[in-house]
Amino acid sequence: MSNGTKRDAILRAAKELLWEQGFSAMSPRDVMERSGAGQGSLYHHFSGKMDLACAALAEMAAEESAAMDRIFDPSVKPLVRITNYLSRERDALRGCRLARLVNEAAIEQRQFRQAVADFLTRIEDGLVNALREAKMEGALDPALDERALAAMFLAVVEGGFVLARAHWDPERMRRALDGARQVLQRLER
Amino acid sequence: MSNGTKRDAILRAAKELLWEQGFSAMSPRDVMERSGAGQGSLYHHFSGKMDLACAALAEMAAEESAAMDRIFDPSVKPLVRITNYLSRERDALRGCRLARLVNEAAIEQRQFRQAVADFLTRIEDGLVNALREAKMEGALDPALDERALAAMFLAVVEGGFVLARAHWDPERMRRALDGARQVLQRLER
DNA sequence: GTCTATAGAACGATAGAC
DNA sequence: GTCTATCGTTCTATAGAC
Repeated sequence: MSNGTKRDAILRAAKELLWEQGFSAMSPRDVMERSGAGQGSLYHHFSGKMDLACAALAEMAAEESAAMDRIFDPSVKPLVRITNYLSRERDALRGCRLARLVNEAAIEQRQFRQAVADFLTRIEDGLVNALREAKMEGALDPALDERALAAMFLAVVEGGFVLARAHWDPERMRRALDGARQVLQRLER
Repeated sequence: MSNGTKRDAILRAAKELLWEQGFSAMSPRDVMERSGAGQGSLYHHFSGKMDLACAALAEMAAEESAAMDRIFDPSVKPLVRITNYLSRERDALRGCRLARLVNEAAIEQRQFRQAVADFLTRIEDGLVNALREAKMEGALDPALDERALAAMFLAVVEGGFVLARAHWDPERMRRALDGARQVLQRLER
């Protein structure tokens, strides 16, 4: 588990390519060219394409999860956290760095989807906690199901990426998020 | 533009494979094997893989749009249409038949995304109309932005597919839809 | 319109020198 | 730990017979 420079370069390239092209479209050759590493380095550090992708995904999830933890900072008022999550700056056309991979055939393998699922769970937890706190503060009707609402807000964001890419227009995502923000405002009391 | 039986078989196979595997993972060989057609038939009827996929996508969009038109039947009460859309039976793990393709590199080409975008627009229109009618009937606050709300409901469904596949658990989609139904109930008056 | 044969490139992975 | 050379397979597409 040494930290050779080639290994890092390979991982960096793989992370970029997974976001840009997805898993099945990313070839080990692409990774080699972008990283400047040879065939030997790649297969020395990783057992194959799948192993490399899983390592890259784990790093991506760690990076994105850290960003989410900043958004769901408990010192921020709970419903403001949710607004901040919905309003986070995003490059809608690039798609969600992790969830963009859910339609790959590889997602059926647990090791491949692990990082994606963990990342989404982190967000969902942040949303659930915020909704619960809002209830306790009396800002939200206690009869609301915070688990369902959290899943809904997360789905709006992930679905927003889908709409933007389908129309190749970032405005489509913004519109869906507008809807979610309006809903949040109505639920608040 | 004759309707040879081979052409139909090729299209049928392509529609299945696009749903099961996506575009880049679907090879002309796969289509030939599943349809029982030879190389010659495929390239006689279609100029290549992209042309075949676009024809298949157009048929898929037409089929799914017809199903949407039944759900958004104007004789049904407007907000019930939306509930019916949210509650439609879906195989969450298979993903959205059309929108599952948005993360393919090919989506950047207009001809490829056309059918996907048209299908989503049809749904969004159905939602917008239902929300407008609900406003006119006094069932919904006129201050609400029906375009934003429609985009949100559509995004919840498409995002629900993403969550289900990421966790490989259909329950994840159901939960997001539960949230949307709760929200709809609260907005109603 | 449909078939088989084949092309040339890219695929993921391995071998073995250094 | 890194390199180059190479393997066998599959890819998308074309050629040409029938």
